[in-house]
Amino acid sequence: MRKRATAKEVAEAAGVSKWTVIRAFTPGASITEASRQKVLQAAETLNYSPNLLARSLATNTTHQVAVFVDDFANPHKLPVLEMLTERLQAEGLLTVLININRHFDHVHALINADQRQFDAVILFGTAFREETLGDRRLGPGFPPMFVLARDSQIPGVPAIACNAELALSEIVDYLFDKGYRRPGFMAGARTLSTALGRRHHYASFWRAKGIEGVTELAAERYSAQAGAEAARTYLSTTAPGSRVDVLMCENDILALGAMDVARSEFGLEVPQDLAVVGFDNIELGGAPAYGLTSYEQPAGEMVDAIVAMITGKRDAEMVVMPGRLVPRSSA
Amino acid sequence: MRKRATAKEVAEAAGVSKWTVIRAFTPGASITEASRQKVLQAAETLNYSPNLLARSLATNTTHQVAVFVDDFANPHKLPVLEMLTERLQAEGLLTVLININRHFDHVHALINADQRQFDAVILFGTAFREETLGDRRLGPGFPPMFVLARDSQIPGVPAIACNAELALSEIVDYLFDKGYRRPGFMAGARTLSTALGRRHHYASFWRAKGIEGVTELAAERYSAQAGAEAARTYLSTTAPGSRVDVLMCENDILALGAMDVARSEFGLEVPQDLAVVGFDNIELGGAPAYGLTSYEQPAGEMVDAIVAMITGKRDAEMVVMPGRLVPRSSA
DNA sequence: TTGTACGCGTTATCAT
DNA sequence: ATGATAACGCGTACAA
Repeated sequence: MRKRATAKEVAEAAGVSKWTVIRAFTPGASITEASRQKVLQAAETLNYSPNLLARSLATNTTHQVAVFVDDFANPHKLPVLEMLTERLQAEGLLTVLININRHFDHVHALINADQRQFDAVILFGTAFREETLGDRRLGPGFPPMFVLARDSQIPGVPAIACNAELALSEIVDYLFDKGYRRPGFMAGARTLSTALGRRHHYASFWRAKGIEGVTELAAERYSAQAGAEAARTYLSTTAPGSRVDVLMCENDILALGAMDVARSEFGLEVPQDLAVVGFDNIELGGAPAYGLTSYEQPAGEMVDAIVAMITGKRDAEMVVMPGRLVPRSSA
Repeated sequence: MRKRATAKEVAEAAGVSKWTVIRAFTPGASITEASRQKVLQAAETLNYSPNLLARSLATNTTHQVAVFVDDFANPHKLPVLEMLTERLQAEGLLTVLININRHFDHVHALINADQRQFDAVILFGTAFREETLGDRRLGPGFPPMFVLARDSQIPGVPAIACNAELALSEIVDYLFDKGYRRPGFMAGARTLSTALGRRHHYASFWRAKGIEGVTELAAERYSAQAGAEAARTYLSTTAPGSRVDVLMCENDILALGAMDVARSEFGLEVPQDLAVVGFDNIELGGAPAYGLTSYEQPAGEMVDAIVAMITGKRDAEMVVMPGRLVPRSSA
């Protein structure tokens, strides 16, 4: 394994000082075209390219952004990760994907992010508790943090998310107009106050329509299986006559699981016997096999916004964006 | 933004030299418990932790692994990424997720990976052409590379994959026993010779059963939509009597798209009118709405193997592992 | 066990 | 325009 060539070696080969070599690789540096060519020539033969690690140490900027994820069961994460990595890379930033779990929690990850001098940290839908910031090991001077695709009231940590109030308003309007009157809501495992937004808005908009009492189903996790189990439990303990007529799920993956159970295990027709609504508008929800009515977050704009904030082209502050109701056959 | 404390500052606060501070943070270094405690105390109050960037520069090891991905349409990527990040993190390694696309190709990404001194590069199912390694900017001394979840005959780049020959043998045996005799194969966009393995084995095992000629459908990409289009084109240009009776798709996501079209647009019953088989065994394929017969790769073992190779606990060499046929209702 | 000199490869700043 | 000095923060090798 041959070592990488250094600026010093290129300098010797080109017969100049190593600082001239640096200048040849610095856009807009003052250097004569002659020595510039000499350097590039030497660099070419020596196969030299600047060591980004050393550059980072000297400039205090790594051009690396950490993205925290704690929920890999939701297929919706993938297209967003695709956009995120693409736009970040377009800005010269690389994405460090960090799996937040029992063995590697937020505090652990944040300390690591700080030690590695990441330029920013994105909390991509993770269950982040504000108290975490109180950890005494986490001081100021940490990489700027952003919350993506989830509400957050954490001071100093701006959230870039879909407007939940508007979304639920549109959804409830749509369902009410369709004639549904006995609403149910399936929540995932999240217990954070900031994460209860969808449920809260859902209930309050129904209330505004004169309908009190949203039946709640609780899923253990955010996965199709968890959604299936929650639906199974509910349907098997509730007589057909007293069931909800529309079930809104906190996200699509829960909705698909619920829909499967309703149809295949209880022989229910969707939406006649039970209507189902999801959130995220994942690709498979739109397949004919499901035809899931859902709500699409403006992922592209959200990603653009967060990247603009990271690169300093936009003020870092909370922003909520309108999404889009995607009506299909399930409700 | 307060600056991070350095070892030097901690040294002054603790009344020792900075090298003693280093030792206090170096497992197994020779240092008295007394000064060790003094240092840790001072570090605690100053909120010091070693700068991993500087450490990397000095040790020539970043504890970062690049993972190249060029296909974000396949939901199968997500659970594997979850395992990969988890196991890597357990070994103290972080994952840099790199999106390979038109604007950021393999050569670009490899040069970057080298400049950043990544400890290893994982080609996670990307369409990597051997010629790429011929690029003169890519010399020896590059980070070790591995191919995950795809065959590869590239010298010096070991592949960790599911045994395609065994897999297709099991699949064809199963289909033949079920009575299917007119096999079709839907391939994705891949044109690499190394990627034609599944198709090749599929055809040759059918031939071994005395069945010549596998009908080929070509999808433009690897997505449900592409699978749907390919199926639509085929079904609308082929009379019912001369159609294949079983369609094997290169992966599940293509299969789901094809199945949707067959059922909803052509009114076909699966598997009576057309049987469908996929590959990867993604979660939604197992849902009652599809019941997709598929083949599961031993993702956990594959990830374990590649991580062991990266950490040097195992020789870096090609390894193929047996997977598992998952028979369901679609074939 | 502890302290010293030096190197890692780059950038910033000043002097020529 | 070019060269030189210092600094980034830590690790290794060696001496004390």
